[in-house]
Amino acid sequence: MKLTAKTHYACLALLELAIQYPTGKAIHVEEISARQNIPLKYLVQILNQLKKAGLVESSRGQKGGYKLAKSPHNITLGKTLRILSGPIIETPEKFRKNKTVFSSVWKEIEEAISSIIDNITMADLVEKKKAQDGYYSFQI
Amino acid sequence: MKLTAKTHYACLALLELAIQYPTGKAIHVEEISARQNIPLKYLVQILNQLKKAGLVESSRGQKGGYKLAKSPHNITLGKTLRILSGPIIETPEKFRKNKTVFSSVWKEIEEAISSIIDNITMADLVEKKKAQDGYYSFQI
DNA sequence: TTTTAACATGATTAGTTTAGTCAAGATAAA
DNA sequence: TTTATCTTGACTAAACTAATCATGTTAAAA
Repeated sequence: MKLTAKTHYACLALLELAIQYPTGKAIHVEEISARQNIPLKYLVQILNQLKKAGLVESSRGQKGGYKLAKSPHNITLGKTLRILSGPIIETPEKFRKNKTVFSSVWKEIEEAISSIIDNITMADLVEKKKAQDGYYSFQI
Repeated sequence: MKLTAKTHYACLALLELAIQYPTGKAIHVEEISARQNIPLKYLVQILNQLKKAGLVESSRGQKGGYKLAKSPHNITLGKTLRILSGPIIETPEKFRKNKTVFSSVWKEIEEAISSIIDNITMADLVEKKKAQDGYYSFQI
């Protein structure tokens, strides 16, 4: 699993869309780009990839933009990372066939990572972000 | 954590050296290269890296070669992987400073991986390999 | 119906990393 | 002194990353 700039951009963009989700409104690429400091044209590429994978949907023309294709509760971090980075653990072609003593270790690692990222939804991350940014749902 | 060809080569080479360890003898690069199908010159580079990190030691001239610098029981897979691939989880410079909601997730993943690879020694892997290859320490 | 504010898509590119190779040298045993 | 080994630094091709560029298509609004 590679945590590249692209991966981060995708997660941050989805987070913006997840925050917006309850309003039902679409957001412009430009707005996401500005808010999260993501190169505009690169973000377009990334959103397209997420769209093809069925995580976001878009509309064109004036009043166009992007929104999540489904509830943040139904979008896991695992799904997102796999779309952007492919398989969690990637071994070079050469080592994929012949099983070595390491194969089972890589598998164990893959399962450990999966059990973490498949149990975190965008909704969880929105909650976390709100807490970090200082929104409180109740006063002490 | 990247599982590159280099990573695999290093692990396979260490495994060869670990198997040899009880005899106290050094092995030639060429032998490791032939047995594990590792490009000779590339293997030299890798062994040098492992040597600098204190995992293997070498001697030159006739009867020269490589051997483990310490017992296979004291060489973990974690140590090896960190020498070859650096930190387990690597985020691009850009995202390292500002902590996002993802930071704690990456950290959790890193800890999960560490707890696996830091608890597997080369000795464990030698045992595993012997079992796979069909050596049995007792008959049924 | 024309304008315009959006998204769509394929090609291109600079920089970095990966996976090696090449060449000339240093050491130690026979 | 020969020879089998390791040592070291420079070099290179291919792939990947992180973008940019150019040219479209769409749909709402004027």
